[in-house]
Amino acid sequence: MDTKKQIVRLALELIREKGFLSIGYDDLAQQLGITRAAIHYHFEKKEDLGIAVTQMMIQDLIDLDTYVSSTRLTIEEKLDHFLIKQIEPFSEKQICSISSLQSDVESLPDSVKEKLQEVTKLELKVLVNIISEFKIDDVTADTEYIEELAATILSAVKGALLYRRVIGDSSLYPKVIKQIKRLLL
Amino acid sequence: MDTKKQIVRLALELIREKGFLSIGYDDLAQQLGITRAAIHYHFEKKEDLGIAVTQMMIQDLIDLDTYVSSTRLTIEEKLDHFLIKQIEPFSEKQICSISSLQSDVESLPDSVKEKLQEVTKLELKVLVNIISEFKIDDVTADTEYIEELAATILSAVKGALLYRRVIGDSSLYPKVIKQIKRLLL
DNA sequence: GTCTATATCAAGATAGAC
DNA sequence: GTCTATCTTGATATAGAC
Repeated sequence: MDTKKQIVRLALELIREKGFLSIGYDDLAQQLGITRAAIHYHFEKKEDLGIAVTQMMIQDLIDLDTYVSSTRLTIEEKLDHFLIKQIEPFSEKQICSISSLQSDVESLPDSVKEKLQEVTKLELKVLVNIISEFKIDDVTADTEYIEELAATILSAVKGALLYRRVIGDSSLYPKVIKQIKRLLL
Repeated sequence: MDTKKQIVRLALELIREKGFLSIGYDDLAQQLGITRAAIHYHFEKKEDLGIAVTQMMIQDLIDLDTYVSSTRLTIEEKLDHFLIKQIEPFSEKQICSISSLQSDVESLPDSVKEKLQEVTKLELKVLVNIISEFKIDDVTADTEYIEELAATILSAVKGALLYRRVIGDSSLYPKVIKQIKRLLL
């Protein structure tokens, strides 16, 4: 199997739990059953790993966008795919990988910071694409308004994952989703 | 002046920008014009500093709760005090200190983690107190619903600060506030 | 209560063998 | 492509003088 890709996938997983700054080459090495030096062979500097991770995030978002655009899902199903299906596989200890990186942004190498901005804008765009269908023949559905709505929904979702983890209440996330959906009526 | 308190205040400030794990005794020492060893005199371990910081957060929340409870503000003014007045003084590089700690929670010493849970629950309670007045004579205003609403609002607000910082758009926060207030109608 | 100096430790990074 | 061994750095932490 492709070790390089495995490393990036694992890093992404650990970022959800501990954050990019807190994961060490040792964590990756141990879980993959190789040594630190092997990780360094694939990613000389941690910055290189950061770039690879954010690049994978971008690809994942492109795939997601393609999926919700191409499939015959109802608008509600698309939204649920974005807000629920994606999040469900996370453990209670995990938050969104994007917000995890966002929290560390001030200590990230510039190259990674720039990629993170790209990721952030792309994710917003994907959600905008989904929401756009909601009010397609409603006068209030101007672009500006939709973008505002998307930003609010994303903010709430990401924040909810942070809260869920700290207070350990798994019922919190669905409750926030329920509330946030009221904004789409 | 009370050096010990100065250290905690500065730490709180730096946590908003860089996060607890990323601030070093050196950052604190330099900005206060003393040496690392002096910081260690007041807080032998970083864990001790973490406890002091979270304790200050608790006190700040108690003060906030007292303020909004005792003053003759309208309900809208109380909410704005919570959602806007408090946040306004932050620079664009800063997020909420509570969510900053929440992001690092899995790498925090247990003692700090516990205090952070306390802080988190207390903040929710303060907002619940404010919102409770909103629908005081509305049938839908049961406790459960209010708590759900408070969690959603807090999540959105905290998430919005993360987004604002990364994409550097200062207009994002007020937009999210505007949207979130629709939930209170 | 603050200083200088130093010990300790964890993590990123590199060199060279296999 | 992965290993062992080592170097380097940055940060926490401690000892002892002032």
